[in-house]
Amino acid sequence: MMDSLLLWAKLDKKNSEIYHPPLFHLIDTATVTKALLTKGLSPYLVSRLSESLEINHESLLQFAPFLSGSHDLGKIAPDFQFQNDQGSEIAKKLMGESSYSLWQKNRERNKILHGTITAVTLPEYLENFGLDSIIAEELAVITGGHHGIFPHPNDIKNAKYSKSNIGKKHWIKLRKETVDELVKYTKIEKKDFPTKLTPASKIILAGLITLSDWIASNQAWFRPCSNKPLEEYVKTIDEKVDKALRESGWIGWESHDSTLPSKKLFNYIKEFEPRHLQEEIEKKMPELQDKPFLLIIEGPTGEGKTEGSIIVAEWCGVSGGIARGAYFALPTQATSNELYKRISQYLRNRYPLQKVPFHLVHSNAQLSDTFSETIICRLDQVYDEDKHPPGVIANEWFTYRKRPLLSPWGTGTIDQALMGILRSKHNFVRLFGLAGKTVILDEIHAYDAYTSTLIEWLLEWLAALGSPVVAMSATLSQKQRETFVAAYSRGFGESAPILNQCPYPRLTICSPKIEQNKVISFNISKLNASRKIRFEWIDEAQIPQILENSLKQGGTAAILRTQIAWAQQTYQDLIPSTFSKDERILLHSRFLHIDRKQQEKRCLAVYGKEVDKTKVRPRSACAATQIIEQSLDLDFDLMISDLAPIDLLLQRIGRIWRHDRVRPTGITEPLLYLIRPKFKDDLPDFDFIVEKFIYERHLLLRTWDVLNSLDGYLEPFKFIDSKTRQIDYLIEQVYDFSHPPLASLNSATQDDWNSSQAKLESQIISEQRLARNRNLPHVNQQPEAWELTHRPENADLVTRLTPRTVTVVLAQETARGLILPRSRSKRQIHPNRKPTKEEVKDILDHSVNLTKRGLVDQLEALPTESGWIQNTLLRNVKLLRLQNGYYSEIPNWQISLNDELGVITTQI
DNA sequence: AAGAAAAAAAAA
Ligand SMILES: [Fe+3]
Ligand SMILES: [Fe+3]
Repeated sequence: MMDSLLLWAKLDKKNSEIYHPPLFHLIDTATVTKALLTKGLSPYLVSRLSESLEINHESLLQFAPFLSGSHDLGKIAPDFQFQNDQGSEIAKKLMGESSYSLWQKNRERNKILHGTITAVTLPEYLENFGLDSIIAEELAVITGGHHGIFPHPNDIKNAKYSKSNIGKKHWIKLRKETVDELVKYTKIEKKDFPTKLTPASKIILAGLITLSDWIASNQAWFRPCSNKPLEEYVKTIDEKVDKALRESGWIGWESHDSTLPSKKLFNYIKEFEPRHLQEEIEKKMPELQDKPFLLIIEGPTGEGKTEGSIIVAEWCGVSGGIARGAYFALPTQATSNELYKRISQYLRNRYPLQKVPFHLVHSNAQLSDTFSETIICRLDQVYDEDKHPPGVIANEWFTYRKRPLLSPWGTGTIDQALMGILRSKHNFVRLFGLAGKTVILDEIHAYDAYTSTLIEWLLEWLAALGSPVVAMSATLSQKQRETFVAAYSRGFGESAPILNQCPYPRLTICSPKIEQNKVISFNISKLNASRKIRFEWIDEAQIPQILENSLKQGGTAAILRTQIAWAQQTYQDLIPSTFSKDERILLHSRFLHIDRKQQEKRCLAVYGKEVDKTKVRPRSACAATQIIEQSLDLDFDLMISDLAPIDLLLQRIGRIWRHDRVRPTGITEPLLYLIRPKFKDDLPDFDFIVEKFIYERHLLLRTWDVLNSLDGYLEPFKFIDSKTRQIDYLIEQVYDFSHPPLASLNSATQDDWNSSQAKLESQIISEQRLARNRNLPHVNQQPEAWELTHRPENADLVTRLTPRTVTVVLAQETARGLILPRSRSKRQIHPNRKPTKEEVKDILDHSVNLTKRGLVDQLEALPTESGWIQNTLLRNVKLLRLQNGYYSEIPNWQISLNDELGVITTQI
């Protein structure tokens, strides 16, 4: 038997005598890679990979498994073999006690990671095949990075000097023996190696290698196997690999050969009629479907954008097409959960006889009931797999943190994708997961400069990786549109196309097929197109009176306030004789999670589209923060709002007279009362807090300016000249800073305008710079692998810039113990015990995010409950024990729970 | 001194 089989790569968890030799693990991994290439991954992705490596398909089937197999070559080194007692005992039997003590004596104290040792030792063998040393070293770094971070040139240089850590003579012989066997097993030859590497191919190779390693490291599929000759071991390897890929969900689901007309595709939707948008997409797809492209859809809600994006995924995703599956990336967890249900419905209907791997991808996915029900194929009950009926499934294998993006179908937060563009650990696995998949990004207008920069880079890399992208938005400024198109073009190596002017709502197409690049308009529903809202400026003090007068005969109103405290005040100011408790609702984010869900439910019951449309609704007023302009489909007869940047106002007015229904007689047209800003001297004073923490002064000034130029009506879809709708005019006037103010300014107001603009511009630049320090380089900079994960020591790899917040759970101390106040079971909680999943849900239902700076600092310093430390969902949550409804453990602060107003934090 | 909404954080 070969000597190297007496070393270990994996130890058995139960039996210290049994271990898995390095060569076997390398062969497992190589075989998994080969199976993924032939059966698991999309053929288009595989063919793009061989094209970009400039080798043919057969060569790729030798080369990739070989490179993948060699990933743990660095385990054949004293630093790895002697790292713990159990391992040392095994290795000493072969290497001898003296080898161990020599290592102890001479080694550098800093342990060299085995991935780095791979990067140091592999190139020599690659060069023996005649490879250029630069390529050989880069390939070794790619495979040596399988633990998430590519070895840095400095690490490699240092490691080369630490000969005792890496091992000399005998160790070198063992490594050579192992590589030789791997060469024999994979049958690789000189001609199979690539002579060039593109940036995208580095990511795909690295992702593929790590994925193969993860699968091959699972001891349920690859039992540690010592004392077996190689010939014996490889006999059953193909079977094992096949079982692993089947049970992990990598093989099994097959896409259709062709797509269907949308009427058939969506026949599960009652009375589905294709919208014009969808027809336009269907018309375009035959010409677009064979090359990755970017499609930007700008249009109001309710025009079928989601189904439109499914049509794109369908066309790109037919078997043999450019994509396999799709990822729907949304701004929030709540919208992801909602969409998960909708896409499930589509997939079930489309693949009634198959199990379709489909995952919900965000940090709290496990808490969603709809999702949990679909999780099957737990590794401990694998034999039940065949009994599971067809439908949408989520294999447990995919549920671990970095894996779900690999699943063919997924919905989740955009952040999950953005972590791939940050130089974070295993970012290449995330990008590999998105490669060759249709990626749908929703509400791309809704992010600040920092996150938008990350999105821009994501588009660039998705183009390089060959993923078609649908980007959806209510409104984009011309500049944003051009930025995104330019980014995607860069990714496939072209300069940005010049886009024709075209009025909203529109489709923008960006494809390497130049003749396809254009912007086209589409038609929208009458209800949307004829939207005409009168607006009037009022003072804050008029609110109660206006509501009193307008809702005499019933009807509904929303009052949107910028701050929570203002919303609470407005709510309390509602005249009790007019608005009984049932007739007023308060909604903001500082409620316990469960209470907020309850409030949202109430809103849907009172203002939702299921409410009888033939009658005037009973009187009801809803005081809310901007939370309400998000996903809830609500309709109000009347709206009052604080001033907010124009895009948010446009979003809000979408909630006025949204549905087709009977209106109160006193309200004859859709109406928006805007609360006039206060003035100090000649200058608007939008409030200190608002300007410091919430909205940019310059955007408010521009919004105020442009609204004053209107004749009292917001008509987003009205043409103000032959090519421009009002909505484009409004957005450009506010977001294109080259437009001068419309009103004539005096020197004070002009100064204010200029200085607020300068401040905003410099903030945008600094956010962009921050993002650039943390994300991948440009594709055309041809980064080396280490540059993809190397970042400044203290770089905070976040997907959104946001002030720190802390999540707290409020529980009540009672004679019967600690009780969660809203829990139906009213059972005691024991924070020193590990909670069950149901308990975790119950606990998080009682959580709320607090933001006040002084409070956050002190709450964060509180210890975590002992039973929660190991729970990823509760680890960062603080438990506050209320005494008689109050928590006053933090000096000068009091936290309490008010049934009507929410969680109250007061500084004493 | 003042605070909207939104996300995330475990693999071999
Ligand atoms: Fe490893
Ligand atoms: Fe490994």
